[in-house]
Formats: sequence, structure tokens, C-alpha cells
Amino acid sequence: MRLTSFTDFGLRMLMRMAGDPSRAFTSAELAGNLGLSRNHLAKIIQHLARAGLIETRRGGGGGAMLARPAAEIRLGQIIRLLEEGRPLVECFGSGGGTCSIDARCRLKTRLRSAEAAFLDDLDRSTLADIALTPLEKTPGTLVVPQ
Amino acid sequence: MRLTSFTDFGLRMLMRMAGDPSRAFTSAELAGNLGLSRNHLAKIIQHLARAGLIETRRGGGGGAMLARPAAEIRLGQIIRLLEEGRPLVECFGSGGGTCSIDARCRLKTRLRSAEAAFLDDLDRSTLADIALTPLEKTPGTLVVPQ
DNA sequence: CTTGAATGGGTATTTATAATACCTATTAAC
DNA sequence: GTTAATAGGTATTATAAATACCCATTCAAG
Repeated sequence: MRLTSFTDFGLRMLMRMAGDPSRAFTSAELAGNLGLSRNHLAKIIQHLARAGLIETRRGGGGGAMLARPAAEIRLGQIIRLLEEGRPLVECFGSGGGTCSIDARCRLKTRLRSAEAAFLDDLDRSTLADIALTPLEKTPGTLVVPQ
Repeated sequence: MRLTSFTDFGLRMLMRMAGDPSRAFTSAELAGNLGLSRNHLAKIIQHLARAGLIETRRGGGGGAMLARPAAEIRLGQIIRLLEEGRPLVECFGSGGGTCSIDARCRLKTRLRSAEAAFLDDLDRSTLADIALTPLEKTPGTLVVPQ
């Protein structure tokens, strides 16, 4: 049971963006933060942008930012998007009609239920719950600039 | 979010064995049923045997059979065994101490909770619930031999 | 006690897919 | 126009899963 690093990086990127939701992040900055190549991260950004989760702007001063408040983005939704096209077992995929057991298989139902339990559990938290701030800026606390 | 075919085959093999719990299955027979090589299936059998879920006997008339009644084997337990060593995300693995966020990461807790929800849901069913019988042998029903 | 059926277990190879890198087009700001 | 930035396709590399093969070990039956 494994999530791809594509998903892992996507989540961490969103955590960072949620920590500073008012500004745009360039893909180069985020890639630097996460320690991977800009090109690779761009793929993740594009995927999330097409799904409407983030908005991107080209040109000078451009970058990516959350399309909605972090508190309105549920973790299960993020993972559903990022793990799209990677079915739990082969027979759940698009070409999965080749199983010899098929109709007599009582396992499928159980696996679908468990998968739903996984995602439902994640849906109990939002991106705001896991936002990552670069500096502690708790109200009432004095922050010494670096 | 994906299970390996190793796990998938392991589950289907156990389903078949649970359908006829009194007899031993040779790895060749099971491999034929499932449509994969005997050698590959043998790896799965060995893994489950080491974990004590099934028992194997060498020599003529040998083979593998369930070590316990199917009704006492929970699906979550099977998947935990078969997916051993394949962490949900990289940082859950043995060498996963390299994350730069680490202490500030509030995602880990959520993922662990969701993973537990997945396995707990599976633990609500046992192998007996998904046993696969080659012929319908419902009590009271006349079965015509092939 | 010999033979054949069966697993045990290591190693090597193939294949699939994830991850990365690179290049060019497009867009917007100044 | 020039520069900064994303968009998106394609090619390459790396990793891991899946498969195949080999030989040792064990056990049962005749």
C-alpha cells in the first residue's frame, strides 16, 4: 500500500502554499524548498491547476497559489486527485475486466470499502490543518527577523 | 495508493484455499489457477508460511494449507503481512529520517490514521467471508458432477 | 533404499513504471 | 522588445516489481 512520490511532493507543496496563502510561489522556489527539479514539480502544479485546486499565472511576478481557502480543501480530495489513475488493485483499473473470478469475487467489495474508509478518514482534515509556516508567526508572539 | 500484484495474488490464493480448507494445494496447482508461474507463487507461499498463516509440507502428497480456520484470519492481517516493507510514504520506511520538515509535519499523523482506518475496515471481514469454492456446494442443493 | 513428487531458497533477468531531465512554446509585466 | 515565468511535450534514467531458472532439501510410497 503505497502512495507515489508524486503525491507525497504534491502534498508537501500544498502544505507550504497553505502557510502563506496570500502570495504566489514560483515553481523554482517550491522546487528548491522540496529538493527536487523544477520540471518535475511543474508536472504536479499543472495537474493540480487543471483540477482547479490551485491557480497559476505566467510571466513576471507570476506563480501558483491556492484557488480556494485552505480550510475548504480536504485531504482526501487532494489524494484522490494526485493518485488518479493508480488503482488499488489491477482489476479496479480501466482495463480490469480480465479477472477469472470476477462475479464470484467477494474481495472487491471489501477493498472498495476499505479504500473509502481511508479517504473518508483523510477528509476529516483540511489543508489548513496541516499548513506549514516558514516562521512561527503566532499572534502575540514577538518574532525576531532572520 | 496501490497494492502490489504480490498482495493481490496472495489474497486470491488464500481465497481459493479457504474454499477447500481440508486439503493441501500444491504450488503448481494454485499457480495454474491464478495464471502465474509456480516460482513466483512459491515466494508468496513461503512468505505466508513464515508468518504462520499457512502450513506447507514437502514430498509426495505435500502442499500448502491454512494453518488456522479461515474465520479466524482477518483480511487486514493478511494485507499487513503481504504489504510488509512497503510503506505508505517514503518517510514511513526504515530509512525515512531524512525529511526536512519532520517535527513540524502535521501530515504524518493524518496519514497514519487513514492507514489504520483502511486496515481496520478490512479487519471487519475474515477470509471465510471471501472464500472461493470451485463448485457450488450449498447444503440442500443437488450438485451435478462435471 | 531408491525414486519421484513436492517445497525451500537463492540468483539472475526481464519488464514496467516512476522519476528526472531537457527543450520549446506561450504569456504577461515592465 | 526583453525578461520572467508557466505550459507542455518528449526523451532518458533509475528503481522496483515481476518472472524465470537452478539446485538443494525433504518426504512418501513402493
